[in-house]
Amino acid sequence: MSPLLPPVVTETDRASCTATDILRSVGEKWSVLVLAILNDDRPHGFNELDRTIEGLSRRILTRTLRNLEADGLFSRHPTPDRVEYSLTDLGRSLLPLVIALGEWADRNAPAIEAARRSRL
Amino acid sequence: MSPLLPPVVTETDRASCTATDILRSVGEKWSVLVLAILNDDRPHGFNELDRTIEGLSRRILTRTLRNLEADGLFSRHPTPDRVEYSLTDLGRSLLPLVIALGEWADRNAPAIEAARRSRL
DNA sequence: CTGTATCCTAGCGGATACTG
DNA sequence: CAGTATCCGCTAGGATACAG
Repeated sequence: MSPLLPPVVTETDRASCTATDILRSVGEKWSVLVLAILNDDRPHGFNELDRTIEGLSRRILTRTLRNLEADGLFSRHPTPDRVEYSLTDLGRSLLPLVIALGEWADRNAPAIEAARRSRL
Repeated sequence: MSPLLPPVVTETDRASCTATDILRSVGEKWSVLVLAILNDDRPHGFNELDRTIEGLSRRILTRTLRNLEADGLFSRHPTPDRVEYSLTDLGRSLLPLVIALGEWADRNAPAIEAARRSRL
C-alpha cells in the first residue's frame, strides 16, 4: 500500500511523481491512444498520427506529444523532411500496465455501463 | 493490442467504457487516494475521509465519491448516524492495477523528474 | 510537413457559506 | 454528520487560420 497512501496525505505530496500524477498525465484524453499507436516499435511521423486518429486536432496532438515527451515517455527526432516520435524505454515499460487497464476496462465495460444506467 | 487500438480510431468510440474512459475517471485528482483509503476492506464515513485527506474540500470529496459510485467502484450505505462508503467487487478488482501503476510511478519517479527538469 | 496563434467552451478544482 | 449553493479561476479540449 505504501506507494499510494502515506499515513496522512498532504497536498504538497503531489509536487512529485505519484500514481496520481502519472494517471492524470496518461488520463488525458488522447494519451492512451497515442501511446498505443507508438507501441509497434517503429517511429511515427506527426502527420501519420494526425491522420490515424480521427477527431484529434493538430493543436491537441501537439500538446499531447509535448506532455508525454516531457514525462520522458516519448522521444522526438526531427529529420529534414519529417519529425519522428517513438517510445522511450520508460514509455515501453509503462505500456503493459496501461494495456492491463485497457483489458480490465474491456472485461468490465458491461458492469460499468450497467452501474451508470441504474443511476439515471 | 486489441482493446486499446481499433484499426481506425473514431471519436464515437469514447461513448462507452474504454481504457481512456477509465483512466480519465480514475485520473481525476483525488480518485486514487480515495480508492487507496477504501482498500482496507472496512467501510469509511464521509467525515472520516474528509479528515484523512488534507487539502480536499467537502464539495470535491462529494463529487469524487459520486463519480466513482456512478462507475460502480464504490457503494454508499446511509445509516441513521453516518453514511458509509466501501469498495465494490468491481472496485476491488481494479485496485491491483492502480497499485501496480503506483509502484511503477514510484520506481520511475527519478527518471521522470529528470526528464522534466532537462526540458526547462 | 509540422507546427503556432487566436479565440472559444465546458468542466475540474477550490473557497466559503449555508442546510436538514 | 453529510452534504448543497454560489461563485470563481484555470486549463483541457477544440475550431480555424496562419507560418516556417
